[in-house]
Amino acid sequence: MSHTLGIRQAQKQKTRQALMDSALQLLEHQSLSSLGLREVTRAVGVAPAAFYRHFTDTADLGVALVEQALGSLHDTIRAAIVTTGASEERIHRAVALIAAQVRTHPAHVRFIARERHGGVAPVREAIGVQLRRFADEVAEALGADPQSTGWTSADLRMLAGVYVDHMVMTASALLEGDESDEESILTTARAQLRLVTLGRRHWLD
Amino acid sequence: MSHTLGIRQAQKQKTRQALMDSALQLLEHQSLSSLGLREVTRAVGVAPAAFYRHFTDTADLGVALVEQALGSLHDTIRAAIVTTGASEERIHRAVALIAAQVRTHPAHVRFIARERHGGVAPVREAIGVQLRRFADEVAEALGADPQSTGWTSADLRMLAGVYVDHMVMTASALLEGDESDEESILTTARAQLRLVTLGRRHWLD
DNA sequence: CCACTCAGTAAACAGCTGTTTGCTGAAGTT
DNA sequence: AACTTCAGCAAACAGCTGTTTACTGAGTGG
Repeated sequence: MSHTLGIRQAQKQKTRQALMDSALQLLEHQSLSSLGLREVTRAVGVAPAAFYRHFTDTADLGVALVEQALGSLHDTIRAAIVTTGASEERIHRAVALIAAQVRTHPAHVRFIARERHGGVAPVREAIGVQLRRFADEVAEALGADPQSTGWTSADLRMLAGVYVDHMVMTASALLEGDESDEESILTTARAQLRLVTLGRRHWLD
Repeated sequence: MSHTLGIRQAQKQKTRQALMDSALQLLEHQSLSSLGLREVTRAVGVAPAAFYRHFTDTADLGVALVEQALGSLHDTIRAAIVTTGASEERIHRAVALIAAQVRTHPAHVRFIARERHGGVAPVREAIGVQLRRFADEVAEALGADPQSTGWTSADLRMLAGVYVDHMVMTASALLEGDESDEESILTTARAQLRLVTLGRRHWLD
């Protein structure tokens, strides 16, 4: 199925990835709307004109970064959804997954949190589309749970939105605080999930 | 107490406010980290060097904008807190207040949502401080409610965090969608608040 | 009235920006 | 072996950036 691509295309993809990696690094201390094309090529070590062989814009680069960053998040979310057991266990596991994602891909997480409401419209929209897709997946998984009998699909979607937003907020809070804050942030996140779980349990009263 | 300030200081404050207003307008389509000092002075119609009479940096301008934007929000929040009545009424009033704030000060709201996780550290921190202050106020008000007897102050703070985050997210969602989405966004926001209210009611079980 | 303060000015500085151009040479094709 | 493709290059373009300088002239207070 996967045809080994030629030396040429392989090199091109390597450069493309290098551009994206350098951009992600530069975005740790600024936002996409101020990221210069020359700045990126300089960091990679290629000529400015080479940029145009891969992207039309820094906004275009940003959209590509969204796919990459949310691709890795997607696996995490799928894992969090499949999880089974008592709600307290599930909460612990979900929060641990978030913490792990922040630890292993901090730049990706920062990028998403920052550009979600950022100044570059196409990137903002790309993130919005993907997060909505995540929420839909979560809603579907929630619907499969026996605890959700009697729920309307709109209410399931509403609940899923709470979970997704909470995930992003918690991840962002972990990035903002230093390591000494981690424990209390995670404790708060778990308490908030517990609160939502309680609300969920009594939704149909 | 309030000495009428001279013509001179009045003019200075007027220019300063003009700089802030123009900046806020320019920030509708970009983020602070890409906002140029010349860009702002050009929009106001003053010389670039005049900028330094008021701010050292665009970051400095940003911090000033935080105070202004969250000042107006502060009144809204105070109003939302004081509200009384059945929880369903309170939810409707709180959501209506958010919608009103977004309608009357869209640029301020957008600025806060955008720069909350933005690329300019001092501004990010200023927003963080103010939102934490809001959350503390909310927590205090919640503590005064008879429904909160038996709650630890940490749990009250946790709940207040949910409310504040939810407010910002809802406001941002209203900005992102067009007017035709408003009704469904508000409906979802109310449902989410209902969910939290239920969780709150059963917290001590 | 006169000395002083100081918000805003105009001009110049080096250094940066995105984009276009024609080129080079390795990789791919026949 | 001859021919085509095309990723990356060096150079040049106009236009922008933040910052400093010495200045002007209206507002202020004794």
